[in-house]
Amino acid sequence: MKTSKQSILRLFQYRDFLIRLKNINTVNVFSDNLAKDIGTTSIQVRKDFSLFRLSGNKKAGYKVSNLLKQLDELLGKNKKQKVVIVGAGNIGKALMQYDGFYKEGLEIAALFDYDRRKYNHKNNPPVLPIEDLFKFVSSNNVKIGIIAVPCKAAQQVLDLMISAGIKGAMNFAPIPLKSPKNFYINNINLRVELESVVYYTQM
Amino acid sequence: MKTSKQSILRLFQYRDFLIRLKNINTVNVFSDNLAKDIGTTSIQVRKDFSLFRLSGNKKAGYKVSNLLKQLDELLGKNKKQKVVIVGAGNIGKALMQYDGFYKEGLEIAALFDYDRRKYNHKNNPPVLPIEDLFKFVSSNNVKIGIIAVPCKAAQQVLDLMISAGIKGAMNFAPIPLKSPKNFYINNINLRVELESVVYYTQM
DNA sequence: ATACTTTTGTGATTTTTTTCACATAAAAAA
DNA sequence: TTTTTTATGTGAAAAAAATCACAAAAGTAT
Ligand SMILES: NC(=O)c1ccc[n+]([C@@H]2O[C@H](COP(=O)([O-])OP(=O)(O)OC[C@H]3O[C@@H](n4cnc5c(N)ncnc54)[C@H](O)[C@@H]3O)[C@@H](O)[C@H]2O)c1
Ligand SMILES: NC(=O)c1ccc[n+]([C@@H]2O[C@H](COP(=O)([O-])OP(=O)(O)OC[C@H]3O[C@@H](n4cnc5c(N)ncnc54)[C@H](O)[C@@H]3O)[C@@H](O)[C@H]2O)c1
Repeated sequence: MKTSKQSILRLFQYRDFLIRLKNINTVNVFSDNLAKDIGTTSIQVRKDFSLFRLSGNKKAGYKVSNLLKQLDELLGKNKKQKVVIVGAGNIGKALMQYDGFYKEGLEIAALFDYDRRKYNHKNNPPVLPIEDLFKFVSSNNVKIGIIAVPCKAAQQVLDLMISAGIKGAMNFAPIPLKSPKNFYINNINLRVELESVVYYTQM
Repeated sequence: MKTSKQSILRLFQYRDFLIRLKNINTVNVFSDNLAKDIGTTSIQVRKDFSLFRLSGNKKAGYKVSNLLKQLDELLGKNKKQKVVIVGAGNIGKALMQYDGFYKEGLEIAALFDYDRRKYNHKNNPPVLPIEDLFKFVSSNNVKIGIIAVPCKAAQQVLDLMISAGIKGAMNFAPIPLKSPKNFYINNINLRVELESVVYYTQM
């Protein structure tokens, strides 16, 4: 494929590093620096760039700000994105309080829960009743959702998101969810990630 | 490769489904059921099993309890694992309160922080001073760690873990960490995961 | 008992991803 | 200026992963 899934993930990582470089006023960077940072090879870096027609200068590497601009364009980082979280529990609240999203144009617009004890209309972002999700999502044109509810509620929450017009979701519930083909879902299974650490540690 | 990385991750997912099946007293399962559940094909399932010499019965599929037993063995799920978390902040506390780990033999033995306001010796698991990590890890024979501290502290925390005898870690800090080759590190970058949802949603 | 159907198991094939090999350009040195 | 050194860029090759194609077994129907 021209645009491989793996490459895209790496492009986001290169971008991260470039932002750090920019913050310390670094002007130039080599494929080798990028490779070291994300833990791959310079060949892989250049191949990724080649795939997306990102080019630098022979012998002189890449201009940080220029490359960053091109990556922003490519990865759609020029427009801000509103995100809603359903489930104001442990994970939902942790994500809500994380400032790293906002910095990257990801605005947690609101959380939703069905437990009235979690409601907090004055908080920023507010924690609202799940009944308000449909209206909120459609009137605020939200396209991205995060599912942070227990397994048994996950499918119904996803269905609600889809009906409200959300187009993609990150799901923390460790259960497979059904969604239409034009909906993108990214399942995060932290337990399996930890279990795999145990596995590879024992090898 | 005989034991592919992708296959291993899927084996953990198959195992999850099998546990759910066992809980509802299902005796038999077909490769197709397993495939549907984790979102792959039956061919992939059988190929994964073939790779690890897991076999079933023609026409009759697999015995849930038998397959589960073999997977437990293969994935090293027969012995419990102690895990320590460094950083008792948003992520650290969310993981601490998650009961899904303990159920799968992953015991959060303790959390560590450098902020004395976080300490809680009486909690289960306790939140202890970072200075106690070395002793705790070596005397409790802990092999797995979770890094849930800010970026700027992540490398020093990892170094401390390694010196204390930890062999593998799950890292939430979105920064590359240096570790020896015999140390396994699984980097979880939730922002990139969310950004990729945005990317694919816009395609 | 025989034919039919369904499902596993795996070698062969295809696709995807990574790595190699080297041409090419530009800066630095001679 | 000419040579040398050091990067990039990309087709070709290799490796890894997924899919195909079909044989073989075992259950069900006739
Ligand atoms: N906490 C962790 O570290 C962790 C780790 C791995 C996976 N997960 C998964 O992430 C998900 C959330 O975990 P958590 O620890 O935050 O759970 P939690 O119990 O702390 O929070 C869940 C929240 O969802 C709300 N909720 C339940 N049903 C709802 C519904 N139908 N509509 C709206 N809100 C509803 C609850 O009121 C609660 O506030 C779970 O599926 C869990 O398996 C969590
Ligand atoms: N919260 C999220 O949703 C989220 C999302 C993506 C990534 N992350 C990453 O996960 C990590 C933790 O995030 P968080 O939101 O839990 O942060 P946090 O600030 O809530 O918690 C960090 C904790 O680490 C402790 N700490 C700091 N330096 C330490 C040190 N040297 N030794 C021991 N303890 C130390 C602090 O006292 C604090 O309790 C960060 O690297 C963050 O970038 C978090």
